[in-house]
Amino acid sequence: MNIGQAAKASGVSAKMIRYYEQTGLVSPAARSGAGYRTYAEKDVHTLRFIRRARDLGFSVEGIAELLALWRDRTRHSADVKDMALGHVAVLRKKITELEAMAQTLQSLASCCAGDERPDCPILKDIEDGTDGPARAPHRFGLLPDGGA
Amino acid sequence: MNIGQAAKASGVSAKMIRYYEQTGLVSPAARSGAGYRTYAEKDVHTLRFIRRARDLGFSVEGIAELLALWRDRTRHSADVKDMALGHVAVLRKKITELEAMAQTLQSLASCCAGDERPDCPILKDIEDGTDGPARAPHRFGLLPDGGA
DNA sequence: GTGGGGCTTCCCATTGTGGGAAGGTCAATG
DNA sequence: CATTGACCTTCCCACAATGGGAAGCCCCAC
Repeated sequence: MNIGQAAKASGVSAKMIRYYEQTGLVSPAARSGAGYRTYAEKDVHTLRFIRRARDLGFSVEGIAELLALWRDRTRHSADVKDMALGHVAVLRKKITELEAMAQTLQSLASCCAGDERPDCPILKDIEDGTDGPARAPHRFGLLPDGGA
Repeated sequence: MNIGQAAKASGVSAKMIRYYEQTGLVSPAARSGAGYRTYAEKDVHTLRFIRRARDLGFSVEGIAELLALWRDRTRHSADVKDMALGHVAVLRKKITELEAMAQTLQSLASCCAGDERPDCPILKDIEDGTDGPARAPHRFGLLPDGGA
Protein backbone atom coordinates (compact mmCIF):
# COMPACT_ATOMS: atom_id res chain seq x y z
CA MET A 1 0.00 0.00 0.00
CA ASN A 2 1.34 3.43 -0.94
CA ILE A 3 1.18 6.47 1.25
CA GLY A 4 -2.04 7.78 -0.28
CA GLN A 5 -3.85 4.54 0.52
CA ALA A 6 -2.43 4.49 4.01
CA ALA A 7 -3.55 8.07 4.50
CA LYS A 8 -7.10 7.28 3.47
CA ALA A 9 -7.17 4.15 5.54
CA SER A 10 -5.81 5.79 8.67
CA GLY A 11 -7.25 9.27 8.48
CA VAL A 12 -3.79 10.80 8.70
CA SER A 13 -2.80 12.92 5.71
CA ALA A 14 0.14 11.86 3.59
CA LYS A 15 1.87 15.05 4.57
CA MET A 16 1.52 14.24 8.21
CA ILE A 17 2.63 10.65 7.76
CA ARG A 18 5.87 11.90 6.24
CA TYR A 19 6.20 14.43 9.01
CA TYR A 20 5.72 11.78 11.68
CA GLU A 21 8.33 9.66 10.00
CA GLN A 22 10.73 12.54 9.74
CA THR A 23 10.36 13.46 13.38
CA GLY A 24 10.72 9.88 14.48
CA LEU A 25 7.21 9.34 15.80
CA VAL A 26 6.92 6.39 13.45
CA SER A 27 9.79 4.41 12.05
CA PRO A 28 10.71 4.92 8.41
CA ALA A 29 8.42 3.08 6.06
CA ALA A 30 9.75 0.39 3.78
CA ARG A 31 10.44 1.59 0.27
CA SER A 32 9.55 0.13 -3.09
CA GLY A 33 12.12 -0.12 -5.81
CA ALA A 34 11.20 3.32 -7.04
CA GLY A 35 11.50 4.83 -3.60
CA TYR A 36 7.79 4.86 -2.77
CA ARG A 37 6.90 4.33 0.85
CA THR A 38 4.95 1.14 1.36
CA TYR A 39 2.64 0.37 4.26
CA ALA A 40 1.24 -2.78 5.74
CA GLU A 41 -1.95 -3.13 7.75
CA LYS A 42 0.11 -3.01 10.90
CA ASP A 43 1.44 0.40 9.97
CA VAL A 44 -2.03 1.69 9.25
CA HIS A 45 -3.06 0.39 12.62
CA THR A 46 -0.35 2.47 14.24
CA LEU A 47 -1.32 5.53 12.23
CA ARG A 48 -4.88 5.10 13.31
CA PHE A 49 -3.73 4.95 16.91
CA ILE A 50 -1.89 8.19 16.37
CA ARG A 51 -4.86 9.89 14.83
CA ARG A 52 -7.14 8.88 17.68
CA ALA A 53 -4.64 10.12 20.21
CA ARG A 54 -4.45 13.42 18.35
CA ASP A 55 -8.22 13.61 18.43
CA LEU A 56 -8.04 13.26 22.17
CA GLY A 57 -5.79 16.29 22.21
CA PHE A 58 -2.46 14.65 22.88
CA SER A 59 0.58 16.39 21.53
CA VAL A 60 2.92 14.51 19.28
CA GLU A 61 5.28 14.22 22.19
CA GLY A 62 2.54 12.74 24.32
CA ILE A 63 1.66 10.35 21.56
CA ALA A 64 5.23 9.15 21.47
CA GLU A 65 4.91 8.18 25.13
CA LEU A 66 1.55 6.60 24.53
CA LEU A 67 2.93 4.60 21.64
CA ALA A 68 5.82 3.42 23.76
CA LEU A 69 3.41 2.23 26.41
CA TRP A 70 1.19 0.67 23.81
CA ARG A 71 4.05 -1.40 22.50
CA ASP A 72 5.43 -2.30 25.88
CA ARG A 73 3.85 -5.52 26.92
CA THR A 74 5.22 -5.11 30.41
CA ARG A 75 3.70 -1.67 30.92
CA HIS A 76 1.81 -0.80 34.04
CA SER A 77 -1.68 0.39 33.32
CA ALA A 78 -1.06 2.91 36.10
CA ASP A 79 1.34 4.75 33.81
CA VAL A 80 -1.22 4.98 31.07
CA LYS A 81 -3.84 6.15 33.51
CA ASP A 82 -1.49 8.79 34.84
CA MET A 83 -0.95 10.12 31.37
CA ALA A 84 -4.63 10.18 30.64
CA LEU A 85 -5.49 11.90 33.87
CA GLY A 86 -2.62 14.31 33.51
CA HIS A 87 -3.91 15.26 30.13
CA VAL A 88 -7.40 15.64 31.49
CA ALA A 89 -6.00 18.11 33.99
CA VAL A 90 -4.35 20.12 31.23
CA LEU A 91 -7.58 20.06 29.27
CA ARG A 92 -9.61 21.20 32.25
CA LYS A 93 -7.24 24.03 32.96
CA LYS A 94 -7.51 25.19 29.39
CA ILE A 95 -11.27 24.94 29.58
CA THR A 96 -11.33 27.01 32.73
CA GLU A 97 -9.28 29.71 31.10
CA LEU A 98 -11.40 29.75 28.01
CA GLU A 99 -14.51 29.86 30.11
CA ALA A 100 -13.23 32.86 32.02
CA MET A 101 -12.69 34.69 28.76
CA ALA A 102 -16.06 33.72 27.39
CA GLN A 103 -17.81 34.76 30.56
CA THR A 104 -16.09 38.11 30.76
CA LEU A 105 -16.89 38.83 27.16
CA GLN A 106 -20.43 37.64 27.51
CA SER A 107 -21.18 39.79 30.49
CA LEU A 108 -19.52 42.76 28.88
CA ALA A 109 -21.57 42.23 25.76
CA SER A 110 -24.75 42.03 27.76
CA CYS A 111 -24.04 45.55 29.00
CA CYS A 112 -23.56 46.84 25.48
CA ALA A 113 -26.50 48.44 23.77
CA GLY A 114 -25.45 47.09 20.42
CA ASP A 115 -26.92 49.93 18.47
CA GLU A 116 -25.61 52.67 16.21
CA ARG A 117 -24.20 54.76 19.03
CA PRO A 118 -20.49 54.65 19.79
CA ASP A 119 -20.63 54.17 23.55
CA CYS A 120 -19.49 50.70 24.38
CA PRO A 121 -18.76 49.13 27.74
CA ILE A 122 -16.77 46.40 26.04
CA LEU A 123 -14.18 48.77 24.68
CA LYS A 124 -14.21 50.73 27.91
CA ASP A 125 -13.42 47.62 29.83
CA ILE A 126 -10.64 46.49 27.56
CA GLU A 127 -9.23 49.97 27.71
CA ASP A 128 -9.30 50.36 31.47
CA GLY A 129 -8.67 46.78 32.28
CA THR A 130 -11.50 46.31 34.70
CA ASP A 131 -11.46 42.65 33.90
CA GLY A 132 -8.86 42.02 36.51
CA PRO A 133 -5.30 40.80 36.32
CA ALA A 134 -6.48 37.53 34.88
CA ARG A 135 -3.26 36.46 33.22
CA ALA A 136 -5.09 34.18 30.93
CA PRO A 137 -3.45 32.61 27.95
CA HIS A 138 -4.49 32.89 24.42
CA ARG A 139 -3.04 31.25 21.46
CA PHE A 140 -5.19 28.25 20.87
CA GLY A 141 -5.08 27.66 17.20
CA LEU A 142 -8.42 26.91 15.72
CA LEU A 143 -8.55 23.73 13.78
CA PRO A 144 -7.27 23.95 10.24
CA ASP A 145 -9.43 20.83 10.24
CA GLY A 146 -7.69 18.25 8.17
CA GLY A 147 -10.92 16.76 6.98
CA ALA A 148 -11.55 13.15 7.93
CA MET B 1 10.27 56.24 27.79
CA ASN B 2 12.26 53.45 26.13
CA ILE B 3 10.85 50.14 25.05
CA GLY B 4 11.79 48.38 28.28
CA GLN B 5 9.85 50.86 30.37
CA ALA B 6 6.91 50.67 28.02
CA ALA B 7 7.01 46.90 28.24
CA LYS B 8 6.91 46.94 32.01
CA ALA B 9 4.21 49.57 32.08
CA SER B 10 2.00 47.81 29.58
CA GLY B 11 2.61 44.19 30.32
CA VAL B 12 3.62 43.53 26.73
CA SER B 13 7.16 42.26 26.27
CA ALA B 14 9.63 44.36 24.32
CA LYS B 15 9.91 41.58 21.82
CA MET B 16 6.20 41.64 21.25
CA ILE B 17 6.05 45.40 21.00
CA ARG B 18 8.56 45.28 18.18
CA TYR B 19 6.63 42.46 16.58
CA TYR B 20 3.38 44.41 16.75
CA GLU B 21 5.10 47.36 15.19
CA GLN B 22 6.59 45.24 12.46
CA THR B 23 3.29 43.67 11.57
CA GLY B 24 1.51 46.98 11.60
CA LEU B 25 -0.71 46.40 14.61
CA VAL B 26 0.75 49.54 16.14
CA SER B 27 2.32 52.38 14.23
CA PRO B 28 6.10 52.76 14.33
CA ALA B 29 7.32 54.35 17.51
CA ALA B 30 9.18 57.65 17.46
CA ARG B 31 12.93 57.24 17.61
CA SER B 32 15.54 58.99 19.71
CA GLY B 33 18.72 60.32 18.16
CA ALA B 34 20.43 57.00 18.73
CA GLY B 35 17.59 55.08 17.14
CA TYR B 36 15.91 53.98 20.36
CA ARG B 37 12.15 53.67 20.22
CA THR B 38 10.44 56.13 22.53
CA TYR B 39 6.98 55.79 23.98
CA ALA B 40 4.51 58.22 25.47
CA GLU B 41 1.73 57.42 27.92
CA LYS B 42 -0.68 57.29 25.04
CA ASP B 43 1.31 54.50 23.43
CA VAL B 44 1.43 52.56 26.65
CA HIS B 45 -2.30 52.95 26.86
CA THR B 46 -2.67 51.37 23.46
CA LEU B 47 -0.31 48.56 24.38
CA ARG B 48 -2.31 47.90 27.48
CA PHE B 49 -5.44 47.71 25.38
CA ILE B 50 -3.74 45.17 23.20
CA ARG B 51 -2.64 43.07 26.11
CA ARG B 52 -6.12 42.99 27.59
CA ALA B 53 -7.58 42.00 24.28
CA ARG B 54 -5.03 39.20 24.03
CA ASP B 55 -5.99 38.11 27.51
CA LEU B 56 -9.55 37.83 26.31
CA GLY B 57 -8.34 35.49 23.63
CA PHE B 58 -8.53 37.73 20.60
CA SER B 59 -6.10 37.04 17.80
CA VAL B 60 -3.83 39.79 16.61
CA GLU B 61 -6.06 40.15 13.60
CA GLY B 62 -9.08 40.54 15.83
CA ILE B 63 -7.26 43.07 17.92
CA ALA B 64 -6.55 45.10 14.82
CA GLU B 65 -10.30 45.32 14.25
CA LEU B 66 -10.93 46.11 17.86
CA LEU B 67 -8.35 48.86 17.80
CA ALA B 68 -9.89 50.32 14.69
CA LEU B 69 -13.26 50.42 16.38
CA TRP B 70 -11.73 51.83 19.53
CA ARG B 71 -10.26 54.71 17.61
CA ASP B 72 -13.29 55.31 15.48
CA ARG B 73 -15.42 57.82 17.26
CA THR B 74 -18.27 57.17 14.87
CA ARG B 75 -18.32 53.44 15.52
CA HIS B 76 -21.52 51.59 16.20
CA SER B 77 -21.44 49.72 19.46
CA ALA B 78 -23.30 47.00 17.61
CA ASP B 79 -20.14 46.22 15.68
CA VAL B 80 -18.14 45.84 18.85
CA LYS B 81 -20.82 43.68 20.36
CA ASP B 82 -20.86 41.50 17.28
CA MET B 83 -17.15 40.95 17.55
CA ALA B 84 -17.37 40.12 21.21
CA LEU B 85 -20.22 37.71 20.73
CA GLY B 86 -18.59 36.16 17.71
CA HIS B 87 -15.54 35.53 19.74
CA VAL B 88 -17.59 34.08 22.54
CA ALA B 89 -19.02 31.63 20.05
CA VAL B 90 -15.54 30.59 18.96
CA LEU B 91 -14.52 30.19 22.56
CA ARG B 92 -17.55 28.10 23.39
CA LYS B 93 -16.96 25.85 20.44
CA LYS B 94 -13.42 25.28 21.55
CA ILE B 95 -14.59 24.60 25.08
CA THR B 96 -17.07 22.06 23.83
CA GLU B 97 -14.38 20.24 21.91
CA LEU B 98 -12.02 20.25 24.82
CA GLU B 99 -14.73 19.04 27.10
CA ALA B 100 -15.49 16.14 24.81
CA MET B 101 -11.87 15.09 24.95
CA ALA B 102 -11.65 15.47 28.69
CA GLN B 103 -14.81 13.52 29.22
CA THR B 104 -13.77 10.66 26.96
CA LEU B 105 -10.42 10.45 28.65
CA GLN B 106 -11.90 10.70 32.10
CA SER B 107 -14.38 7.91 31.54
CA LEU B 108 -11.74 5.76 29.94
CA ALA B 109 -9.43 6.35 32.89
CA SER B 110 -12.14 5.44 35.31
CA CYS B 111 -12.29 2.01 33.68
CA CYS B 112 -8.55 1.55 34.03
CA ALA B 113 -7.29 -0.38 37.03
CA GLY B 114 -4.21 1.79 37.26
CA ASP B 115 -2.04 -0.92 38.72
CA GLU B 116 1.06 -2.78 37.68
CA ARG B 117 -0.73 -4.97 35.16
CA PRO B 118 -0.54 -4.12 31.48
CA ASP B 119 -4.24 -4.42 30.60
CA CYS B 120 -5.57 -1.00 29.90
CA PRO B 121 -8.92 0.05 28.48
CA ILE B 122 -7.50 3.43 27.59
CA LEU B 123 -4.99 2.04 25.13
CA LYS B 124 -7.56 -0.45 23.88
CA ASP B 125 -9.92 2.36 23.12
CA ILE B 126 -7.38 4.49 21.34
CA GLU B 127 -6.32 1.48 19.38
CA ASP B 128 -9.76 0.41 18.29
CA GLY B 129 -11.24 3.82 18.08
CA THR B 130 -14.34 3.17 20.09
CA ASP B 131 -14.44 6.84 20.90
CA GLY B 132 -16.40 7.55 17.79
CA PRO B 133 -15.66 9.61 14.74
CA ALA B 134 -15.40 12.70 16.87
CA ARG B 135 -13.29 14.74 14.51
CA ALA B 136 -12.13 16.93 17.29
CA PRO B 137 -9.27 19.34 16.92
CA HIS B 138 -6.13 19.43 18.85
CA ARG B 139 -3.35 21.87 18.67
CA PHE B 140 -4.07 24.36 21.36
CA GLY B 141 -0.73 25.56 22.40
CA LEU B 142 -0.35 25.74 26.09
CA LEU B 143 0.82 29.07 27.38
CA PRO B 144 4.54 29.68 27.24
CA ASP B 145 3.26 32.14 29.80
CA GLY B 146 4.96 35.44 29.31
CA GLY B 147 4.77 36.11 33.00
CA ALA B 148 3.14 39.36 33.95
C1' DG C 1 4.02 6.36 -26.10
C1' DT C 2 1.39 9.39 -23.83
C1' DG C 3 -1.59 11.27 -20.24
C1' DG C 4 -3.00 11.66 -15.72
C1' DG C 5 -2.47 10.75 -11.21
C1' DG C 6 0.51 9.43 -7.48
C1' DC C 7 4.89 9.63 -5.44
C1' DT C 8 9.38 11.97 -4.06
C1' DT C 9 11.95 15.90 -1.84
C1' DC C 10 12.41 20.68 -0.68
C1' DC C 11 10.94 25.13 0.67
C1' DC C 12 7.45 28.35 2.47
C1' DA C 13 3.55 30.07 5.41
C1' DT C 14 0.96 29.99 9.39
C1' DT C 15 0.47 32.14 14.94
C1' DG C 16 2.60 34.28 18.69
C1' DT C 17 6.23 33.93 21.38
C1' DG C 18 10.91 33.57 23.17
C1' DG C 19 16.15 32.97 22.70
C1' DG C 20 20.36 34.64 21.41
C1' DA C 21 24.19 36.86 18.83
C1' DA C 22 26.64 40.98 17.24
C1' DG C 23 26.99 45.50 17.85
C1' DG C 24 25.77 50.47 19.28
C1' DT C 25 24.35 53.67 23.49
C1' DC C 26 23.88 55.56 27.70
C1' DA C 27 24.58 56.62 32.46
C1' DA C 28 27.21 56.09 36.37
C1' DT C 29 31.30 55.13 38.74
C1' DG C 30 36.21 54.94 39.37
C1' DC D 1 38.26 60.13 30.50
C1' DA D 2 37.67 55.12 30.54
C1' DT D 3 35.37 51.30 31.83
C1' DT D 4 31.40 48.69 33.06
C1' DG D 5 26.85 47.04 33.00
C1' DA D 6 22.37 47.66 31.59
C1' DC D 7 19.81 48.74 27.76
C1' DC D 8 18.84 49.26 22.98
C1' DT D 9 19.17 47.87 17.86
C1' DT D 10 18.63 44.36 14.02
C1' DC D 11 18.75 39.72 12.34
C1' DC D 12 18.15 34.88 12.51
C1' DC D 13 16.41 30.63 14.78
C1' DA D 14 13.07 27.71 17.17
C1' DC D 15 8.70 26.00 18.62
C1' DA D 16 4.00 22.84 17.10
C1' DA D 17 1.38 20.89 13.69
C1' DT D 18 -0.34 21.51 9.46
C1' DG D 19 -1.12 22.74 4.63
C1' DG D 20 0.43 24.57 -0.05
C1' DG D 21 3.01 24.17 -3.93
C1' DA D 22 6.88 23.38 -7.23
C1' DA D 23 10.05 20.35 -9.75
C1' DG D 24 10.77 16.02 -11.07
C1' DC D 25 10.26 10.89 -11.26
C1' DC D 26 7.14 6.67 -11.63
C1' DC D 27 3.43 3.65 -12.93
C1' DC D 28 -0.60 2.06 -15.14
C1' DA D 29 -3.98 2.16 -18.56
C1' DC D 30 -5.22 3.09 -23.00
